Amino acid sequence: MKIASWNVNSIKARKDHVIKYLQDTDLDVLMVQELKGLDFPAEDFEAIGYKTAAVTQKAYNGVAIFSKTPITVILDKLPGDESDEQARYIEFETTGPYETPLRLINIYLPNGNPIGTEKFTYKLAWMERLRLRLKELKDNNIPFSIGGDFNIIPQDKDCYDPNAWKDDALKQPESIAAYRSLINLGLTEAFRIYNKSSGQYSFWDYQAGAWQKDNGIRIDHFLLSPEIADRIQNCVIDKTPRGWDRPSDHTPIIIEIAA
DNA sequence: ATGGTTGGAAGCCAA
Repeated sequence: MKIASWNVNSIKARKDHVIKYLQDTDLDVLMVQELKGLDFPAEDFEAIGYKTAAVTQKAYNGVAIFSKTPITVILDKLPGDESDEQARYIEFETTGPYETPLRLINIYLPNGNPIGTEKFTYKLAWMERLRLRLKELKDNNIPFSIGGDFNIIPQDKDCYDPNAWKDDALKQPESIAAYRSLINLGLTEAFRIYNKSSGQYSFWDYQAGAWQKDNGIRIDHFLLSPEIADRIQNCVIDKTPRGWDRPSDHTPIIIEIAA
């Protein structure tokens, strides 16, 4: 079962890319972030054989899921703050090719820049709410995989120049500590099972020729509960779509899970 | 090189 995560930076601007990628890659599930608008063209994806669900807001954020098999939405917002209106979380189940429904979570974790503002405070508070939700799943013995744009650079080797990111919310010690606290629930970062080296990225800025110079960062991740970690078969970052014409600034990360 | 580019919105903000 192939499951991918991809920050598409506007579903309106990237609809054709998403359709092409679903077909080229034969994905069972795709989770996307940054829809950037209220409109979601569900019928265009249904026409190529995918069920969809989307959580949208005007202009910003937004997450959506695509699956070959029916989707049951469990939660369309992160618990813990009723006043939070930002569309950044969808938790769902789908069976894929197997018999048992699989619990999946798709997140667009707050960017948090600039540091020293309420945006950074919101990021850390959102991460603590996320930790409590994942702990709840763990305490209820519900296996899960969570993927998305985490907006976290976990280690120095996950960026081309650590010094260039030292004042950025994506690499602050508090941000990385909050990410570690998620992993310390007993989760496994899928990509690092198979890839130990530096220089593998999932995002390249549009500016200053970052893609051409391979000045990237690795901020899109999958974390697996122990039951799913036992079933993982592979995890890769697929750089191909970043090289397409008018691309997203992110590229997909894919996991494969056995029956 | 404290810039640069993209997208959605509206005549700037977020990334």
